[in-house]
Amino acid sequence: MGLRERKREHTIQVILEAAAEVFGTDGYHGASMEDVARATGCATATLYGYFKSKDELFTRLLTQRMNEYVDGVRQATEGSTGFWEGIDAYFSFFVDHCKHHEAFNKVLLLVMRAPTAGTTPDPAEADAFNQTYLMLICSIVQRGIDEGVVAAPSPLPVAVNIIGMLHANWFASLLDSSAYDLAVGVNSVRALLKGGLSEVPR
Amino acid sequence: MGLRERKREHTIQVILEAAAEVFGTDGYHGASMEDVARATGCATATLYGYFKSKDELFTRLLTQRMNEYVDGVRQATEGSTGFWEGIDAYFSFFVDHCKHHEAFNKVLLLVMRAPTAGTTPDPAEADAFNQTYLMLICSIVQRGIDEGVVAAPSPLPVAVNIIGMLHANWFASLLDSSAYDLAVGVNSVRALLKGGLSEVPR
Amino acid sequence: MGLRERKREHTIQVILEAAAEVFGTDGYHGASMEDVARATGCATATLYGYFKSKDELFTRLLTQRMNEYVDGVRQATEGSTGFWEGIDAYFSFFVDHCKHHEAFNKVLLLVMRAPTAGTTPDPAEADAFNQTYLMLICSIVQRGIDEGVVAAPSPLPVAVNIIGMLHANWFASLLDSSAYDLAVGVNSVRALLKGGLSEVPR
Amino acid sequence: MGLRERKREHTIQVILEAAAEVFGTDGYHGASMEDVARATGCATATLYGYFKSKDELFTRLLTQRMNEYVDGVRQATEGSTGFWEGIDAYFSFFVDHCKHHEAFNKVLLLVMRAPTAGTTPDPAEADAFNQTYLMLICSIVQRGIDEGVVAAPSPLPVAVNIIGMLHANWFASLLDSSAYDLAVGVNSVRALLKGGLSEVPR
DNA sequence: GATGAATGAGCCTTCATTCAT
DNA sequence: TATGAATGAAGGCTCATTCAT
Repeated sequence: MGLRERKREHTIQVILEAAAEVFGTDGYHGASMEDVARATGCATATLYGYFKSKDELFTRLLTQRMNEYVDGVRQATEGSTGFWEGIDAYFSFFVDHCKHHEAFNKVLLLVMRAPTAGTTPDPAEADAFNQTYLMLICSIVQRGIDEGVVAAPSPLPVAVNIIGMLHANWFASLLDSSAYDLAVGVNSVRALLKGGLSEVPR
Repeated sequence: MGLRERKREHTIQVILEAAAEVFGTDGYHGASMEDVARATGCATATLYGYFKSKDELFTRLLTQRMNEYVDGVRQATEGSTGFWEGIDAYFSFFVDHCKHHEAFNKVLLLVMRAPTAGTTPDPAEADAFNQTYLMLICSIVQRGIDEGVVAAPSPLPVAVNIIGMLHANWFASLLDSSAYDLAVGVNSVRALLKGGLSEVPR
Repeated sequence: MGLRERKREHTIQVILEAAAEVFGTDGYHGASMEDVARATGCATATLYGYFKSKDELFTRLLTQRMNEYVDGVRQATEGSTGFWEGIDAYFSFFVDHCKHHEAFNKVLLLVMRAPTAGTTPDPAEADAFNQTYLMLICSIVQRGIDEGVVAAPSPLPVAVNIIGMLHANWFASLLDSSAYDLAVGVNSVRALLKGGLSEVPR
Repeated sequence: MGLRERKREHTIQVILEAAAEVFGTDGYHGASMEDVARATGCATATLYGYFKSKDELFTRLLTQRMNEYVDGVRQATEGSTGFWEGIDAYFSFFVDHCKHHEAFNKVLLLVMRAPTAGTTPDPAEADAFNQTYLMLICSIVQRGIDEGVVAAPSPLPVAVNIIGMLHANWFASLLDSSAYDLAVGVNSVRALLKGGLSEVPR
C-alpha cells in the first residue's frame, strides 16, 4: 500500500471512530452526517470523499466492528480444546472486549440486540452476523454435547441462552457501569452453566 | 363514559394498533406520521386530533404496552408461592404473551433491548420500566435465596441472566419463528436453571 | 326583525366582541379561528354558522368598528359651527372614545396605522376608511381656511398632521397608559395648533 | 475580513433586501420563507444557511433597519446646536431618508407604527427602539424648553406630536406618493411648530 | 343551531447529497 | 483533497374549512 493510500485509510479510521461515538449515542436515524462531521473535526462534504453515503458509512462501521468482534471470539476459542476450555476462552475474551472499545460497543450491542426497527439501514447484514456468531457458539456447545457434558438434543437453544445472558450483562453494565459489575455477572453465568441455580458462584 | 368518549377511546386504540405495527417495523425515527396515518386509514392531520405530537403518540403507545406487560408479569407471579412456582408462573405468562401481540412485541422488545440510541424519544421512561421489570424478577429470585434454592449473594445478576435468556429466546423466535421454537427455548432455560448444563431438558 | 333574527344578531355581536379582543392582541394572522372560538366560548365550527370565513369575520369586525368611529367623528363635528368649535368637538369625541372600547381600539388603531403588510386581509377597505376619515377632518380644516384662521394653501397636510398627532397620542397611551396621559397629550396638540410651540399649554 | 466572509456578508445583505420587500408587502405572518426565497432567487433551504429561523431573519432585518434609522437621526442632530437647528437637522434627515430606502421603509414604518399584534415576533425590541427614538427627539425638545422657545412643562407630549406628524406624512406619501408630497407635508409641520395654524407655510 | 371529527393545503425546518472553488 | 454553499425532498405540525350527527 502506497503512502497516499495509507493516509486515506487512516482518515477512514478516524472518521469511523468518530462515527462510532455519534451513532452509538444517537442511533442511525438520530445522528446526522453533520454530527459525524463535527465529531470528526471536518466538513460534512469531506465525509463524502470517503464514503458514498450515510448508509455506506454506517454499514462499513458496522461490518468492521462485527467482523472484529466475531473474529476475536473465533480466534480466542479456536486454540482451545474441549467444552469448558472453549467457554472459558469465550468468556475471557468477552469480558476483556467489553472493557475496551466503549464507543464501539454501543453501536455493536445496539445492532446485535435490535437489528430491526430502523436501528440499521440494512438489517440483513446484521442478521447474517448474528447468525455467524450464533453458529460459532453453537460449535462450542456441540463440543459439550459430544463430550457428554451438555445434556441437550440440540446446541441451538443453549447457545441462544448463553449469548443472551452474556449480552444482558453487557447491556446492564453499559447502562450503569458503577451499579453493575460485568465480571461478577459473567461469573454468575459460568456458575449457572456449571450447576444451575444451586451452584454457589465464586 | 359517554358514547362520544367511548368512540374516541376506540379510535385512539385503533391508531395505537396501527402505530405499533408501523413503529415496530421502521422504528421511531424511521416511521413518519404519514406512515402511521396510512396504516390507520386516515389523514395525517387527524392523528393530531388524538395525540399532541409524534413523541406523545409513541410514548403513549410504549407506556401502555410496557404497563400491560409488566402488570401481566406481576399479576401472574403475585398469586404464586415459593421460587419455582414463581418462575413457572413467569415463564408461562411469558410464552403465552409472546404468542399473541405480534406487532405489539416488536415495539416492546425493541425498546426494552435498546432504549438508548434514538430507539425512543424518551429513554428515561424505558429505563424506568426496565428497572421495574428487573426488580420484579429480582423479588422472585430473592424468594429462592430465602428458601435456599438459589445460591447467590445477590439476586441481581441472576435476574439479569434469566431475563437475558428469556428475551434472547423471544428475539430469536421473533426473527424467524419457523426456525426457532420459543417453547423449546424457554424449556431449556428452565432446565438450565434447575441443574445447569448437565440437566436433561424435557 | 323577528325574534329568531334578533337572537342571531346578538350572537354575532358576542362573537365580534370576543374577536376584537383576540385580533387586537395577536393580529389577523397571529390569531386562529380556534382562538376566537375559545374567547367566544363556542366551538370553532359554530363560527362558520355566522361568518363565511375568517376573512369575512375580520372584515365585518373592522368595517363595523371603523364605521362606528368615523360616524362618531362625523356626528360630533356636524353639530358644530366654525373651525375651533369643530376641532374641540373632534378632540372631545376622540378622548372620550379612547377611554372606552379598549379591545376595540387595538384593532382599529392597528389597521389604521398599518393597513398594509398583512394587518388586514383587505387593505383596500381600510384605505377607503382612512380616506373618508381624512376628508372629514379636511372639511373641518377647510372651515378654518375659509374663516382665515388657518393659513394654508391646502387643508390636506394640516389634516394629516392633526390626525397624526392625535393617533400618536392614542398609541402612546395605549402602549403604557400609566406612563402617558392621553388628555395631557391632546391638550398639547390643541396648544400647538393655537400658537405653535411658543404657546403655553393649559 | 476575508474574501469568503465578504461574499457571505454580501449574500446576507441581498437576502435582507429581498426580505424587506416581501415582509414589507405581506407582513411577518403573511410572508412565507418560500416567498423570501423566491424574491431572493434561491431555494428555501438556502436561507437557513444564513439565518437560523424565520424569526431571526426578520428580527435581524428589523434591528438593522431601526439601528440605521435611529443612528441616522442621532448623527444628524448631534452636530447641531440649539432647538431650531436640531429640528431642521432632524427634518432634513427625515425627508432625505424617506426618499431612499423604499422597501426598507415599509418594514420600518410598519413596526414602528404597530409593534403589537403579530406585526413582529418580538414586540419588545421594537418598543425599545421606539423608546430610544422618542428620547432622542425629547432631548431636542428639551433644548427648546431650556432656551425658552418651547413653552411646555414636559418635552414628552411635544416629542410625541412631532414624531406623530412626521410619520403621518411619511405614511401618507408611502401609500400614494403621487397624491401626497412629503416635502410639502414636512414643511407644514415646521410652520405649525413655528406659529401654530395661523402661520403661513412657505 | 351547535359541535366533534376529519382533512387538504401550506408552512417552517432539517438533512442527505452535490458542486464549484 | 477539503469545504462552504446550494438544494430537492421530506417530515412534523397548524389551520381554515367542511360535514355528519
